Amino acid sequence: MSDVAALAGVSHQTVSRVLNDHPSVRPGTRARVLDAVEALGYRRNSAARTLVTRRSGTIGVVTSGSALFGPISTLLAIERAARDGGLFVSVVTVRQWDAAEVRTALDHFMDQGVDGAVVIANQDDALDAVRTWDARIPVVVVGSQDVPSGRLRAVAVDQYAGACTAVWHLLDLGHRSIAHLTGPMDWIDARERLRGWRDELEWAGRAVPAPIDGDWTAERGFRVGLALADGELPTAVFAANDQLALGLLHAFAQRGVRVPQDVSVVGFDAVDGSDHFVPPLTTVHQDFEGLGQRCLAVLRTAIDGEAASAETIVPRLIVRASTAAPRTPEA
Amino acid sequence: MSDVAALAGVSHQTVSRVLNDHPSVRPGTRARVLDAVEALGYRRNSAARTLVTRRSGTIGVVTSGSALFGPISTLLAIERAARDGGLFVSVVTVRQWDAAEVRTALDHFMDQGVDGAVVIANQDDALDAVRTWDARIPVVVVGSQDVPSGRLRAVAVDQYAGACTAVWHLLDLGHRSIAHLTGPMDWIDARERLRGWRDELEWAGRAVPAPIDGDWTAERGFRVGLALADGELPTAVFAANDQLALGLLHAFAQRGVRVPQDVSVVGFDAVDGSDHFVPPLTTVHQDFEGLGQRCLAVLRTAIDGEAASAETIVPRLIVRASTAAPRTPEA
DNA sequence: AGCATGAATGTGAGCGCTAACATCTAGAGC
DNA sequence: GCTCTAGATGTTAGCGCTCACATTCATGCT
Repeated sequence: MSDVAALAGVSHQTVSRVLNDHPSVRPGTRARVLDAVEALGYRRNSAARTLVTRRSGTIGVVTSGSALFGPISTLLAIERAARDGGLFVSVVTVRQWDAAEVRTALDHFMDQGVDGAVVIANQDDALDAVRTWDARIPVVVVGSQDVPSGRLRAVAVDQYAGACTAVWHLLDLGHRSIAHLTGPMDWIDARERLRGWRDELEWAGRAVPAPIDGDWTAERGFRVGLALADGELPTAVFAANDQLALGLLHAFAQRGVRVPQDVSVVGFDAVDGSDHFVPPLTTVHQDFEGLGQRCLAVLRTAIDGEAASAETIVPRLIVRASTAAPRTPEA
Repeated sequence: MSDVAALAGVSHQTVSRVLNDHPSVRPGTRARVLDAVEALGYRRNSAARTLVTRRSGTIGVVTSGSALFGPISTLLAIERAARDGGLFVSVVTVRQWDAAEVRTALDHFMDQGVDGAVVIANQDDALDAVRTWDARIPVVVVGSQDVPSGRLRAVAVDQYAGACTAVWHLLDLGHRSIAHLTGPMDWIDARERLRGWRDELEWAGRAVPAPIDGDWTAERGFRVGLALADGELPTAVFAANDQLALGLLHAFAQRGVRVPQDVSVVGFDAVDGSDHFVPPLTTVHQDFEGLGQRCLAVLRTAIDGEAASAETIVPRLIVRASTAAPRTPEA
């Protein structure tokens, strides 16, 4: 930096001012400094900046190490939103959401001087871990609908609304017996989707069957599909994600159960390729791009100490060939 | 740090030594310092460390912003490998692989003082962009099989070998007319898979039909599948990835073409759920975990100035129900 | 002319840490 | 008892930057 200052014939402080867009620098001086920067190929050392400003222009993101659709899409969207806002992203993945691992990750981010952190925490354990960390930097939790407290903020897609839309679609087609294949119950998303399914059925005055426990895997969907086909088949199944739905479709195909003629299937996520499942899957699309942007907006306001808006993102139903009216509409 | 030193009754330098595992510190002193650290909840400021050591314990990863299976899996694997090795990861995604964007990303990493960088560059543009950046830090390119040059290293999965295995499997079953639905030709992976298919057919003394241009999408696979079903159907199709294969399966199902009885289909990637496509897809599995580890090992040796081993990872064929011997084995 | 005013620039200190060197201490060897 | 040595510790400087303050300079006012 002093080299630049010398070449431009100014003090190091003026160079600093130019680089930080300080107002009171004469245009001529600014130009001279910029030329010197260019000529010398000078690049500011961000470690030194961070040391003195206590700001790194970086945010930390903690997410699960699994390649699940939701977390991954969220991560990518956050990175994009951050970069659009001139921030950079550090990532730590955790194997399990135990408090120690999360705390280690967040502590690391603090050491690094990140301006804020995001935790993509769709699971209870993750949330607990974050809550028990006494946050000295702003932290946004993606996936929960908590109210802001301390330095914690929450941003989420409204899974409940998504599930309601999906179930309503089936009710609207005339279905009455709508089964639900859930995600793992320690996932908030899974519970919200379950709740949406249940409430929607209750509002419609329908009996609510016992939900079928699932994880997020196609394998589980397949097993359940076989069992359903061999036993009492509902007229529609709402699966908690597309993988489960894919497994159902496979099982039904194998047993000669036709979709949607014999049974309708709805998924959740609108993963790539779900439009070419056999048959193309009716599913619920979440706007991850919007989620990422919202996330960053909230983080920004938290960093600047302002109040945060706790808006949620509402997902959208995509109707495709896997759903239709039941063949013999029940009275 | 001076607080810790005061509490432990030593100098700040001794504290530094303890924290850096310097050998010549008496066990008693070390314990006292550690206690003080614990009592005060002291955490070392990494910006200050980076400033003086010129090492941040961080690596940068540049990847595409798309949620494609390969790049994502690679990213996650690298993060895991890095963390296991005590390194942290900064991520920048690029929208397009233009030289300017890549250079910006790498420059940023340099400013940040990363110890090295990884570019997940399966596309020509990406490679060009990296090559034209005069690397002053070690950079590992994932996806190319370049020889090391300067500070550049390369690590890759052997796409060619994977394709050969897949095609060999079909030849072995008795197939003769094996079509290939390619990926985008500006992807190295796509070209390598194409090359493997072609060479394998040639070695077997079979005629090599014109490859069918594709991208990575199920939609494209679907279109091609319809065209094939309506025209001249080969006895087997090798699709450059699972999404394309999924589209093919959909098209064939729609046209009443049975898989594998009428046509065999092979994919590439072994994405989650490919075991529950209808029918379950024969595909090629890449060991991303291993790729990530190799990647970090190479980066490490590059950082320490040692020579790098340019080993590649060999993918593995997974045979499932989508392939079988052709019904009327051609002479 | 003389002085307040504010914009443009320079000066010094210090962020928290580590590297290099200086110093001290205890035991070995004669 | 004395030096020698090596291990354990302390001292000083400086990484590259920004902040707070000091200084300079042109401008407009009485």
